[in-house]
Amino acid sequence: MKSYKEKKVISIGVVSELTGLSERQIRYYEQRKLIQPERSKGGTRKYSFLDVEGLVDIANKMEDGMQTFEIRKQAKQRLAKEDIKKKMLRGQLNTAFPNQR
Amino acid sequence: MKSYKEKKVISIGVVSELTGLSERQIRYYEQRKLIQPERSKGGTRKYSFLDVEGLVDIANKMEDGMQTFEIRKQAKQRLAKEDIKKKMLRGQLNTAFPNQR
DNA sequence: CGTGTAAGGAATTCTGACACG
DNA sequence: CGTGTAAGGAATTCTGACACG
Repeated sequence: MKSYKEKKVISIGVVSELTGLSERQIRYYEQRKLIQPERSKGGTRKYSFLDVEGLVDIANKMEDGMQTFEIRKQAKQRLAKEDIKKKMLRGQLNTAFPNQR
Repeated sequence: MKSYKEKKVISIGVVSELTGLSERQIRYYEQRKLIQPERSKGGTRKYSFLDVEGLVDIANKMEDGMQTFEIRKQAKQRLAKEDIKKKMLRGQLNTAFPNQR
């Protein structure tokens, strides 16, 4: 049921204040697939606190001279690894407790 | 350092969606001192998730036929009691562990 | 590549008031 | 008392583009 941290309720102006990034930068990072806010009926972007945290991370990496495509690649790898871990864990559980479910 | 739950970052339109209340109602409850959002430089209201929860509570009480001034009174009493509890606890601690600090 | 900016328009919010009850 | 609504204006956000580098 999605905690508050993941609820997309913050408008770009507030996100800009919270992160210190310009709205231009925030929209650009979205275009580069680094974040994906939701949209209101009218089309205004809505972010979560998790998105805000992600943007701060992104900002730090950009400062370190990393490019957007590298940041995106890194994020994907991280997700892939987590996915593998979950699957391995599931496999081990199935081996230890077969016939479950 | 204020958790996300207490950060005032949500605009009234989103609060309206989250609570099911009309913007009119939300502004009215503010006028009656039941909630106190912050304001952006431009003057737009900003609410926290805690405010949203409070509004849901208020909505329930209104449904039960309670009036705004009663809800406000009730809220004040609750705060006063909590304050007393804290002070009593502090007093007991000071008695048990004098000369501390 | 990443970001600033001016441009025009659309969505969002604000206040004070009238209405009903 | 609590809430809906139309009114006019201001703040906020959106997109596509030009600029620089």
